[in-house]
Amino acid sequence: MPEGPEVETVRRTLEPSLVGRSVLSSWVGDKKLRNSLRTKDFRLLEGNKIVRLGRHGKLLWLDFSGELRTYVRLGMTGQLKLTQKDAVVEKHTHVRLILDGDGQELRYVDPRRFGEFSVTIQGDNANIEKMGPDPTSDWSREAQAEATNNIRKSSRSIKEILLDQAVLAGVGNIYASESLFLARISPVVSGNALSPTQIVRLLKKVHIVLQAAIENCGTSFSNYVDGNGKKGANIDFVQVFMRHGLPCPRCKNTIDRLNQGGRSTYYCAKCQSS
DNA sequence: ACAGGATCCTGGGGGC
DNA sequence: TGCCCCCAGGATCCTG
Repeated sequence: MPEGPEVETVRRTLEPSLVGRSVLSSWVGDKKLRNSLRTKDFRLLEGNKIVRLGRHGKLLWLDFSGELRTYVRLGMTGQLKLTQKDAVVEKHTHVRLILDGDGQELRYVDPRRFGEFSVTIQGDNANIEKMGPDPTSDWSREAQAEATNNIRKSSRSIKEILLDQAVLAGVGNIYASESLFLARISPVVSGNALSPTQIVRLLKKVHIVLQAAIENCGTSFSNYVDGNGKKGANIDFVQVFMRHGLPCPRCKNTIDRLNQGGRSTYYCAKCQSS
């Protein structure tokens, strides 16, 4: 399940191979992702050169010459990868961008189809603007103050707030549980019940957890891989996620699992009691 | 205005 | 061992 650090790892692994390459031709499947894939939109990319790859939170984009941009959201099971043109096209491949140069192409593969791949122009950035700050790209004093205010005014549980991309961009289910564990804060406490000290501590941990995950090239659960098809190493550093029934690495109490807003939360009830 | 629930989808895991 | 059912999970839309 790709979160901000996984998407950043994909961006970093693809960027050196993609920048400067032109799209020779495109192919799209007939299945819908979150958005419809319209052949004529992808035709616009043909003849244009990739100039940079950007990211905010879990949203990735490729900028092309001609002021064009594609937005890519990996959803649950999306993979964006560079392959040889003649490599077997695996099941659930939805987009192929055939590139100039040495016979490679960029493919988007997504079994569950929760992802998105859309073609637009570079001025169309409303979906970036409606996201909150990303701790791994803009973590200025102002960005932290904005996140703090949004947490303090919410009556939702802090776990659900952390998953809200309008509050903090890039935090998903793994890193929300991990950050709360490190900050020793209960996942069920309301945002507006947290003390200023607790919020400062939590945001510090969110930042640390996301940065460390990027350095470890992401956490591979289920089918996440980077742009070269490699799994991330951060799984070895995860303390509570998916570890229910196992001893807490800090106090040896058993790690619990609970459901919040339809999603699993993993935590130590003893270490995270307030 | 905000919260909670339904929705999309398939592979994999649990249960019998 | 096999088969069927159920369910996870990000973002968005709908209802209360």
